[in-house]
Amino acid sequence: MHPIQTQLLKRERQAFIMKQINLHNRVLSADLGLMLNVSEDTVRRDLNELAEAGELVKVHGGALSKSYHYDYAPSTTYALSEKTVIAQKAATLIEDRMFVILGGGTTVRELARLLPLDLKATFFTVSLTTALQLCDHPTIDVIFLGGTLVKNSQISVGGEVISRLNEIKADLCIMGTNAIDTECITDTDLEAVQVKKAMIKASKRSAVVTISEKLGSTQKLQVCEL
Amino acid sequence: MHPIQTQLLKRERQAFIMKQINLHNRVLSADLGLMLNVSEDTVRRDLNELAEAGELVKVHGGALSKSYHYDYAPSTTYALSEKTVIAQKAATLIEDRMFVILGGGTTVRELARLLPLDLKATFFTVSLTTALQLCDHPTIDVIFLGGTLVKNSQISVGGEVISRLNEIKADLCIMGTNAIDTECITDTDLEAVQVKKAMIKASKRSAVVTISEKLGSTQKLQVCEL
DNA sequence: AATTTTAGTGCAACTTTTTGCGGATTTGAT
DNA sequence: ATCAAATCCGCAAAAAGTTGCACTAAAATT
Repeated sequence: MHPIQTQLLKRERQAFIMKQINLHNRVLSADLGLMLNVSEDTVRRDLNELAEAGELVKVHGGALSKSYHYDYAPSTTYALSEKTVIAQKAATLIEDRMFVILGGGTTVRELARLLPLDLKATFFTVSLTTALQLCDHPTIDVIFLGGTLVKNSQISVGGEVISRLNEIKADLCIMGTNAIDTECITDTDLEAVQVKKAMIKASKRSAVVTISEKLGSTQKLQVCEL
Repeated sequence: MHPIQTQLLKRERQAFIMKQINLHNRVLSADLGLMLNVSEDTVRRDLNELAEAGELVKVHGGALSKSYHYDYAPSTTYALSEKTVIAQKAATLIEDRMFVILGGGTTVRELARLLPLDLKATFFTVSLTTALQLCDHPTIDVIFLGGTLVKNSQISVGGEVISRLNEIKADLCIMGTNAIDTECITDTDLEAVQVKKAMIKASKRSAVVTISEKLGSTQKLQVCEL
């Protein structure tokens, strides 16, 4: 990587940084200092300004492209505030060094968003959107259980997932649901049901998070143990 | 650059400044002072007037051309049009009933977006974002190769992915890259490199999609030779 | 023609911005 | 827990900018 010889104006420098970001999705402060022929402090100040302006994401050691993160419109989620309350409640079930299996759905994604930033745990999931949300967390480990993807729910199903789940022994399993009853949990997709069964079987404890509308009754929030 | 001896009128001076701006996209107040044989104060006053008139953009130390693209706020992906062209080109490689392995990155995501709606093929991928994009397609089958997720790039890596890839025999593999060279493809993340190698090995043919700006740039790790 | 007006310029003192450096502090990986 | 790298925090120096003012010369007015 060749250094730039001429002394650049601040704006030019920042434009150069943005170009590198867009090109490579990530930059290192040290590299930029060399390329631009300025001190790392100056680079860091530039990165901070650009981060403040929302042009990139600053991380330890450099910066990342912002557009590289897939944006899954979180603003229009239905009944978000209620789901937030439920998710916070459910989040208290998770403790450090736990192995946790997460399902799909907006409530679980909200849960993933609200995890304590210092939590150290390992998460398994079959949901693409949940996995993406978990990727934003700094300290947890995320493992995706691959398989055939169901398009509208964006979760992986099939024998492969099931057999992977059979090899796992997790402390906790948290999933959403489309419908719940006093007797049992129901769902529409047979494949998805089988995955859920395997998820429950693979965990010591399981919890279902759902908003009151989905209940036959009218409890404000329910985290019902099975 | 020779200083101009005769004393110029304000209009002429500003015209000269604009000529320099259009020629070099940038000027320094100090340089202009020398070239025009006036004080920097005068130059600054000229620049302020021109900036006020919207002819250029004044910055600390000088001025930049208005057309200079420091307005990095691409709500859309960087160099999207070029990526679209490339993605369309690459899409022609895919035929019905093929088994295709896709990598991550914005160019590949664009490719996934542009797949013909009547295409019937099976796609494997390790990228969460690519997978999500593929889920929008009505007729294709999507299989996610699960594993440990790398948070920054949102792809799965690790032994599990590799061994899954070893069981696959695909017709085609399409991936993006952070840097490419006349000799080889390079990357920054060792785990990601190993996955890429396995992807190539699992396919009869492989293609790398990248925008021209990345040609000639080099990163630290080598993925493969060309 | 003489005088007033006005715009333009340079100078000097003062302010702001930018930058690099030393050291304390935090972070991340082992 | 430990250690090196990365970051943060002042600080001071250099560079750039700002403001007020005096001076000039052309333009406008009397």
